[in-house]
Amino acid sequence: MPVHNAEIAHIFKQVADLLEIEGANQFRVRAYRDAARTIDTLSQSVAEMVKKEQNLSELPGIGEDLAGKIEEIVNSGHLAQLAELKERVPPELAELMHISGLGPKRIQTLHKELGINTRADLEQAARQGKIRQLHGFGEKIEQGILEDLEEAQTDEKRTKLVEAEQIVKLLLTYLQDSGDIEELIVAGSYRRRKETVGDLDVLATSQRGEKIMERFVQYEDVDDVVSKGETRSTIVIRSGLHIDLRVVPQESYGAALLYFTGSKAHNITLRNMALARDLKINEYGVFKGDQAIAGKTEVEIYNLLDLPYIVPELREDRGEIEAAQNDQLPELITLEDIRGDLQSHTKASDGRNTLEEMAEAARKRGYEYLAITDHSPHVAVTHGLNVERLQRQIEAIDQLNEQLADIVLLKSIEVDILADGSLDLPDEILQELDLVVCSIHSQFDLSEEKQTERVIRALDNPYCHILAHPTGRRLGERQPYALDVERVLEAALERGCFLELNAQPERLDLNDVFCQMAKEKGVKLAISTDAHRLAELDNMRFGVDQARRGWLEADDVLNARHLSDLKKLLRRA
DNA sequence: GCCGTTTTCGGCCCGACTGTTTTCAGTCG
Repeated sequence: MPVHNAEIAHIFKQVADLLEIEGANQFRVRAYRDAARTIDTLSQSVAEMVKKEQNLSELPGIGEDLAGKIEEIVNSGHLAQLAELKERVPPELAELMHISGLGPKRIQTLHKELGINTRADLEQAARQGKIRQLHGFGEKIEQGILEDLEEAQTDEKRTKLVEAEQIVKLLLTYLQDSGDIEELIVAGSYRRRKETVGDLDVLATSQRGEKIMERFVQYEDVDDVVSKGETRSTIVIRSGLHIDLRVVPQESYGAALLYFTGSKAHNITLRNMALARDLKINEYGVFKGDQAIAGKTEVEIYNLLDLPYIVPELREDRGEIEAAQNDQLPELITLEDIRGDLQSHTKASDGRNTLEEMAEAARKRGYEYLAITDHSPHVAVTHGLNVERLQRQIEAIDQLNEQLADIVLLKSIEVDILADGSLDLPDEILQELDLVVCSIHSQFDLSEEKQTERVIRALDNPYCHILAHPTGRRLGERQPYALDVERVLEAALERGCFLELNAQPERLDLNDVFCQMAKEKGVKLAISTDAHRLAELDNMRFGVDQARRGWLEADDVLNARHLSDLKKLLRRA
């Protein structure tokens, strides 16, 4: 069983946490964190690299030592160093790092002075008023610890992009109404179009920062004001989302936008490039000595570093800076490139609308084609189509297509992959269709080996074209099932099949890293909305955002093709 | 622990805010 990148990264993260609490050199700690991040976001399997005896130390942030440790993990499944660390530092202490106000130094003090190892220990000490007596602590920190513990923030809660958009819309209107704002934009992971956001970073330019801040903290949705200053304030709104507002002067807009858009790793790389040129970048501009030489726009800052502009979606330090240096940035797909939608449902199964309504809605969006992919019978709650009903739908679509102008409905199905990997409908009916989309809706808990075999067996079916929502995840609700996506991609490539990037904002499945992996392996993806009602056809934009984060170009996307080209690709050899 | 357009040793992004102090350490992003 191969060791996954995520497992290796997790081990390094634990090492970093425990080393930090132990008081190790902070740069050594950072090295483990950087390595974890590199591995986490790598679009190829590290275990595979070890197997092929590739040189791991060529990966950024990984030197001889960490390369050796990676090999140890790949070969043995664990890291001796971590076990030793856990002997010295109670591993539960690492969990305390998530409590606001507590970092490695204070946790170390709590451990040494009060023998605190767990959240329970911490709560008891705080209730007894022991923490406020420690040097460097006080009443406020003790109070904050208790409040944090009560909120039971075990896992940081992230907000789906689609939900963040609604919050942003209201807040920006409110702030804009103050009338003293020039530029106003949400930066951070929101601007990078990440599938979920941890917080919101709002950036404004204004001559009257204090007044804006005053209005900000008085927003009606405020639950708590965490901090308030002249240039930066933080609030928590009732949903629990943290929102930062930063106000900078107009001449610093580009520098601040770059800085607050991140990612942190992207920025650090840029700053280091600047240092090598004797320049300093901060959120106020680019400086040569004390002299500001740029900062009004992001473009001029990139250009100063001899780079072309890099779009926010790519700013993850996953190779975009190197690509920019070599003039090899991808020409990312846009919503305008999309010519059709390859998964949608009608009243025939669990959708809300008729064939005619769906066709008209797709035509209005300028599409050439729309695949009607109602469910197969296995998912009983969806009222899935059996052979007979599917046959009738095929006839209905044929008739409708004769009347329709400017849009073609594709005769399709979203057929269930059964537990043994066979499909829920016989080949005789599948071969009548233009497109067969297959997917898993049951038995999520199989072992990785079995789940992977199951999926590959489904792809073996000569009528299968697209594997829909390949990992089954639902953001914030359901983890992806165990699946070796790399093997599935390789199997799809061999068989002339494709994978879906499901554009539903709570799925966005495949994720960005797997999209990039698919591209590198040469597997094309379908970006599909899986619409169950007319308005959901508009979710396409979330899929495109995610695709852009995965470096996809129009050529990598099935439904960026004209119908005639699409049909050629759907002919399996 | 990593890394090299001043370096194979000596650096490692940088500023704002808070709380605890009384000039600053720790945390955060």
